[in-house]
Amino acid sequence: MEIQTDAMPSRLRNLPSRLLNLGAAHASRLVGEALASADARQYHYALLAALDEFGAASQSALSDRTGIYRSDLVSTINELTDRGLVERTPDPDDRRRNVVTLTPEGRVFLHRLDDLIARTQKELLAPLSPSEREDLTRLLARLHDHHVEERRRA
Amino acid sequence: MEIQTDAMPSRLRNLPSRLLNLGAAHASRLVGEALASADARQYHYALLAALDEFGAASQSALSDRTGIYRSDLVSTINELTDRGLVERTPDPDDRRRNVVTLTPEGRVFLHRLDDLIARTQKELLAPLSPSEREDLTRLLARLHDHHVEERRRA
DNA sequence: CCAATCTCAGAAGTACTGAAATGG
DNA sequence: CCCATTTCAGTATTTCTGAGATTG
Repeated sequence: MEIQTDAMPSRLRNLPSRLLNLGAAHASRLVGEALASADARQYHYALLAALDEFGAASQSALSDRTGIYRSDLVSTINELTDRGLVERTPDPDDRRRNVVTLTPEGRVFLHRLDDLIARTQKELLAPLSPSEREDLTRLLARLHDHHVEERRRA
Repeated sequence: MEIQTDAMPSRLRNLPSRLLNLGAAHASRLVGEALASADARQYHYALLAALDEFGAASQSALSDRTGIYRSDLVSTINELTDRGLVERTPDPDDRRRNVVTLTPEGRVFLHRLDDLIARTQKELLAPLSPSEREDLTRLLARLHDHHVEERRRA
């Protein structure tokens, strides 16, 4: 996926959509490698973070909160239960549902991942000055907020 | 892949890596849909643009210029030749190579794609003021340039 | 009878690897 | 004999679809 940058079509060079893709690819690689050093994936982090912040939840709710598809949540949760980081138990109030719970070990593991993630954000933004980092984050958040707002109205 | 934004882990909300991914996903979707309206993919555009700017080239050179893997270029070029947009002929100077050439129809088609792409960039950046658009583009380019520079030294 | 939840099997697109065939 | 180029077959990962089974 790496382009020989000194010989690429100039109409692509400063295309915002392309720059976004390059930045995202770089960021994903940094985050992915950091998490891999703890044998974790980004969806593991998203799931553990959702459980930590909102508490135990059904798989359906976890799908909404993490963006992980319902069908893919099954194996994600399997992997985390195998490592003792979450527990899946039937919901007594609605027996169609499972309740997924963060274990104490899962919470410790999550904090370790938080540290790894924080370090990658620093590394990612290292080339920018503090005010530029704020600018970039703010502009990206603005873009996304507008996009969400548009879709909410639709 | 869409997260219910009002109920997501707050530690993820303003994570630069996540904002980059969201922006890139949105941009890719816009560009992908625009190109799909002309029955084209992003790698078709990249290949046609590379041929337009640098002229006829071997598949190996095109792989370097577009980032498309050598093995995947085969089917990409097949699709474009089937539509009469490029031609693949053996290189008389080095018979291991093919020379891929943009046809007049391919050039016309490319200009149509250029228009579609230009419109998506406007749409993508619509929520920002002109100076903010410049800021964002410049910051993203700075990030990427530093990344390339780092890898060049390694 | 309809809707929601979980699960599984698998499709589709993308990124990538390895090796064979041809030629320099 | 070694290297470069094209091609093919196949792997790996992610995103997403559809349907079955269970329960409300």
